[in-house]
Amino acid sequence: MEMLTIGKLAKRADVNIETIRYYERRGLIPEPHRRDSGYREYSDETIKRILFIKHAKDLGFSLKEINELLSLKLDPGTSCSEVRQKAEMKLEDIEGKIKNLRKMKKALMELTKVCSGSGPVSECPILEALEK
Amino acid sequence: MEMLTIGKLAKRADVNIETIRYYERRGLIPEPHRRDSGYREYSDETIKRILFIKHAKDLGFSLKEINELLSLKLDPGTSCSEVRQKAEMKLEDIEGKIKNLRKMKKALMELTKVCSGSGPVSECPILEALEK
DNA sequence: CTTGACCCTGTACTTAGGTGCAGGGTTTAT
DNA sequence: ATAAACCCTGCACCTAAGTACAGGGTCAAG
Repeated sequence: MEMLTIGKLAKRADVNIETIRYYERRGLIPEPHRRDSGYREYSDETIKRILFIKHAKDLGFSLKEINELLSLKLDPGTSCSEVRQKAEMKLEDIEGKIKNLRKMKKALMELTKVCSGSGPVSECPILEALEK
Repeated sequence: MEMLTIGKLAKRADVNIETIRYYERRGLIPEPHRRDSGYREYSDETIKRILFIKHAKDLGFSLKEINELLSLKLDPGTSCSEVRQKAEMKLEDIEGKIKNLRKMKKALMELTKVCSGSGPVSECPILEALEK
């Protein structure tokens, strides 16, 4: 198995080099083996790890949560239901955000509805509504 | 019209004192009159201004955007349609966020669906899916 | 007239997720 | 052999929207 320098890894996983070092500091990526020169050396495993992080991020997980997910993943004592529970919690989280955004949307739509779009700002019903 | 100290204003508008000074630094609140001692003195107008900011924040506007909204509000040359346009832009912004969250939700639901919830993590389909 | 509550400025810190750079050392290609 | 490209550490910086002091001055009540 050929080893990757951090630059190669960054290209393969499509992330910034600094981001890899940042993930290492955050404990999301294990400390890699080092050459005598101090250069980091990675195996292909690390690409998967970074993809895991990216995908989890896309699903709305924070790096902190991803860390927890990785701990579950690496602990053989973990049951799959624990992972499932995390996913369900995130689902609720996302639903809460959607609900909140829908409330904003509704309020904004009501405001734009009462605004004719003509007339001076001094009589703008949107601005008036925001003040009281 | 009685004048308010910053502490009174903070209570009336239900914000932190530091937040008021922060808004002043950001230009969201005009620099108030000062007593000889240097103490800030506010009129009731400022309560309305802070409420405006809070309400706009609740609708999803950033402080930067609120600043723009306030500029429109204070410029007599502004037409109401410009305000309306800002509201519509924010509406699109919010809709985009909702759409994105719904995508996450869908992906998460699909993942939890394939997970029986039993079995070891080593065979967890959720974790597996995140890796590839 | 003193004590506690209030206010001032200026600065640093917070969360999240990075990015950028200075000042070095190492590898690789020519 | 040398230049370009790469890597190292450690630190500072970024956005957003504040919060938290420290070290001082002021105000109001008893």
